[in-house]
Amino acid sequence: MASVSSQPQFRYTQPPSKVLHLRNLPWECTEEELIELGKPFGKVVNTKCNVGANRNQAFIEFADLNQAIAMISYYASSSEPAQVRGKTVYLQYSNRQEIVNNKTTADIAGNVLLVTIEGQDARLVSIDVLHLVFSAFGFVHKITTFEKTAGFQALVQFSDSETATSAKNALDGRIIPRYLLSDNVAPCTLKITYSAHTDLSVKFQSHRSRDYTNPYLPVAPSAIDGSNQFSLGLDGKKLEPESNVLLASIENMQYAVTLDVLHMVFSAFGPVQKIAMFDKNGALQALIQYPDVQTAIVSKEALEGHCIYDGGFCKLHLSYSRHTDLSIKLNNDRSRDYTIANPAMVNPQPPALGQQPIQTMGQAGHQYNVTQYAAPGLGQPMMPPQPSAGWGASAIPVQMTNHNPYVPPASMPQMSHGMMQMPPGQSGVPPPASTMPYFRPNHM
DNA sequence: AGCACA
Repeated sequence: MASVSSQPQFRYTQPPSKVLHLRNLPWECTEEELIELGKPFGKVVNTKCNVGANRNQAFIEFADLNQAIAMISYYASSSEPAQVRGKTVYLQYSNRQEIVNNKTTADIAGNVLLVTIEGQDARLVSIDVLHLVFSAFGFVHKITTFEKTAGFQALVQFSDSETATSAKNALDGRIIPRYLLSDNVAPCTLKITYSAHTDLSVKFQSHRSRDYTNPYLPVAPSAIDGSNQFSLGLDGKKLEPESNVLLASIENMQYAVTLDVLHMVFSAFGPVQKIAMFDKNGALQALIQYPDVQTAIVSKEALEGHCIYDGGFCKLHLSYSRHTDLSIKLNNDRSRDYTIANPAMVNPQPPALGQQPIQTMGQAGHQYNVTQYAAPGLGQPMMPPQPSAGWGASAIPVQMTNHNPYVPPASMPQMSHGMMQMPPGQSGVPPPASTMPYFRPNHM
């Protein structure tokens, strides 16, 4: 008895249904607005908004077929089209007889986001990159990643639904900033809905799940023993055991890279305990020690392949050292132990706590909302004109380029934020960092 | 401006 379903999908006269299909809706049309629209004609028993690839379609389901007919008939002969927020809405009978599954996910705000990473190389996006991206909006408690038919997905847990909502609003439909990914990785778009989860269960720290509230959670055996997907998941990464100590090699060192510059750059991801610099085959290398492996992982993921100065200068290459605790004999301009009190130490402030720089990114996220998110109507998300304009600003110190490499080391740490917001200056000697504005203007 | 999700 299936004659109705053989109707062509697009035609002017769908067979009547108590479900109406609406299109050309304004962005982020709410359920309330749909109810308002349908109320004059009958009882709206269900709605579904944000439907379709552009999320500008919706369904309204009436209690009675005659009510749906009344609405269609009215607007068929009305000189005034149906409108939501002044925008003309086109409606017709749906080819479905009822709205299924409204109000499960997608509409109910929660503290956990379901993130689908779209793009050819979505699977190359590491959990650490996701962590950085979402940390711009608040403390990320946990992340799990998994493969579904929908593709590569992640659940990202925040403290509360407000934080999750701010992240969702700012990031949904946007691409992961290119500077967070390797150069050869194709753009990855984030599609975000609310998850019904409230608290994710993370048993181990691994390549596919992290619990940032518990850094002492055991690391999954699969993430340690070499044959793991940790490396496989990140194509092109070497198999090397993770360590709390990073080995940094600096390529194309046109500017001086001082101990303090390194300290500032690496402190963005957590407290730096020790740094030792040395020459190897004429190139500068440094060992940077964090208190834990997780911090080193995040730092490495974020900094690998990036340049301390704009223009490709002082490119960082990071690997995990076999060291776990550096032996610093004395504090000088090449090596330092930041864990011991030393009046001669340059750094006037103790290193920031692990989450601190990331949490300051809330303001960057907000800024992002205002400026970058202003034109959601464009199907294609826009890249931030400069990485430092986006949420990652504070977390990606290497993007904060062109500070004067010869600035006295003692003045470096306390102005780190200013530096990180500086516009690029590819030519000539950049002005002293201390004159730089706190926020760089967003342009483009 | 043309039909979702599990």
